[in-house]
Amino acid sequence: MPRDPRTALSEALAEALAMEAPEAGAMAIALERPKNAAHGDWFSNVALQAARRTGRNPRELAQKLCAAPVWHSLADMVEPPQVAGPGFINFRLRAAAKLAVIHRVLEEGARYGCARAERPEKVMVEFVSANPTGPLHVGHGRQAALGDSIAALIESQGHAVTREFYYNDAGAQIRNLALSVQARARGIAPGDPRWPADGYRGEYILEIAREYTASGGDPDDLEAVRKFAVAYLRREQDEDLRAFGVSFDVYTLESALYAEGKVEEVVRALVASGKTYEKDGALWLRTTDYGDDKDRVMRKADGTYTYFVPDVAYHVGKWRRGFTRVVNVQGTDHHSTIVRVRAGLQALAVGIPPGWPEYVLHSMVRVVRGGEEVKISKRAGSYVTLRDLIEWAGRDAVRFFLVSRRPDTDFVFDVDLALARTEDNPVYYVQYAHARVSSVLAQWGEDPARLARAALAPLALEREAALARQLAAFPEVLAQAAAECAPHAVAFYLRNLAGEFHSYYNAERILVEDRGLREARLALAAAVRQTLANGLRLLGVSAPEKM
RNA sequence: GCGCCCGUAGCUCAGCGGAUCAGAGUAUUGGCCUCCGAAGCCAAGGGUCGUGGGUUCGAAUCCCGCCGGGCGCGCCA
Repeated sequence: MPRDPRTALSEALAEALAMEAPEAGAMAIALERPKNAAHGDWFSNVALQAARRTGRNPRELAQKLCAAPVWHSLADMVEPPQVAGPGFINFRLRAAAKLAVIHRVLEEGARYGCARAERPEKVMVEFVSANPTGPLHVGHGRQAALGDSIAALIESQGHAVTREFYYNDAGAQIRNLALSVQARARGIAPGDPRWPADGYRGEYILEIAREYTASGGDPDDLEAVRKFAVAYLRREQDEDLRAFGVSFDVYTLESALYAEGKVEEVVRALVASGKTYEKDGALWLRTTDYGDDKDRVMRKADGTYTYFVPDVAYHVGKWRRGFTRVVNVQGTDHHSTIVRVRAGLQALAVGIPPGWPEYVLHSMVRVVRGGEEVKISKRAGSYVTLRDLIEWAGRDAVRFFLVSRRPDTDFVFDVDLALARTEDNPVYYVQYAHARVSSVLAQWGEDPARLARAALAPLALEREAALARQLAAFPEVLAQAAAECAPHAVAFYLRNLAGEFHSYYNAERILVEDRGLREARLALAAAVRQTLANGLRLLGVSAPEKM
């Protein structure tokens, strides 16, 4: 396998710098890909940075760096570096070095883009974590799409990832659910004076009640009603998630934390830490010592704990299970819990780093239908469910769409657009490129495996070099997206790659007469297809051969 | 009022460890199928990057103020 150009250039630059400007000391060598292909394949601003440190003229220093002897040994990979603008150094790879990525993609196949971590970590991504009090809504869908893709991205970098779902099966909300189902089972409807205060009004409550009585359940047995309702809704949620292509490795129940004494254990440890105090009959934690704007109650006057206590217990458990990196995907409406949970973990002083766990907060999804916003209200029972969305627009479109924007930006999901104009969704654009290549390969009819050894020299077009450049960027895109928990970067990359391919496909014929050129172009197309498929897989989107 | 997040083309959004960062899609307008899939391609118009300062040789990007929007501010979860 040929040497990775980025590493080679970076090392050579460091060597040149040590020789020409030793007074600059050790510094990070930034190598970036210019957006404008006229500026070559890579550029670096080290000369500008080193000049700033040393007070030298940036352009002159850049020229000295370019004249260093180290470039001779890289002459078969890269053309002599050029100085541009105020002191940028531009690199242009030799054609063969640029095209070599095609062989790499075809050899690595489904693994292309993935990395082997130098220090593999045990990582947990916790997401969805919806309490079983109703069907999953659009916001849960965003979280499911984000969490699953983030997990896949981190896996792609060689880490062991656990997808985890945490839910409360015993709190006040669950009691409310049980009371609501019980009321329905007794024939009491919302509006009736006997209807429980704050009861869940959705139609699904009636359905659960019907099934409960149909199965011979006793409406007076509230505990049995609770169990039935929780099991019913959990089953429904799992069904929706399966239809969405999302599955979990571990489910953790809040009730288990109490049952196993983990909550009590954490409370005792926090009291022992000296970070708590009693006031007004309640037990408080000094979260202000960790940046909170006021201290928080741990144990209420009635003796029960506030929600963040089991949350801290849960996270201590995550740490003890050996997860050195934990990513929690949650809605922005939960952002105040971050400081509280971290404060609790720090107070315990068990060696957990201050920034652990990480949080990816996504803003709420606003659903617009008929030009009007559909209010999401669980109690009123009027909201768009994830199931609705999948039925309307299809799993691929919904997953791609929900993951194609930065998590923290507001999201307007126009139901009419998803319903009537699904072809506007960029997922089809990407899938279409995949299907096109598949179709060409099918017409060619020979064994695609031999393309991995095809001679690439016939690829002399600027467009072909540009495509190779895009392919070569894929591993970097994945590495960065994994580090930043930013699946949207993958969606944008795929859009661009598909666009570049469509453009090429329209301008040039792949199945040309000349055998050498034909096979070189097929190899390029096959490498594009492989990369598209790899990217789509990370987003949980299918890569169809026909559409 | 306080805290966190967000203001980039008509619309939906990338870019935000400063430079080679004024971009994509969509919409509008005009072209391209006797030829590997037109769910595609090519071209045009469209933005003082909310606003005012500051740092810098250089700011959409970093800092401060202001304006506008979202979320949170329970002994709820």
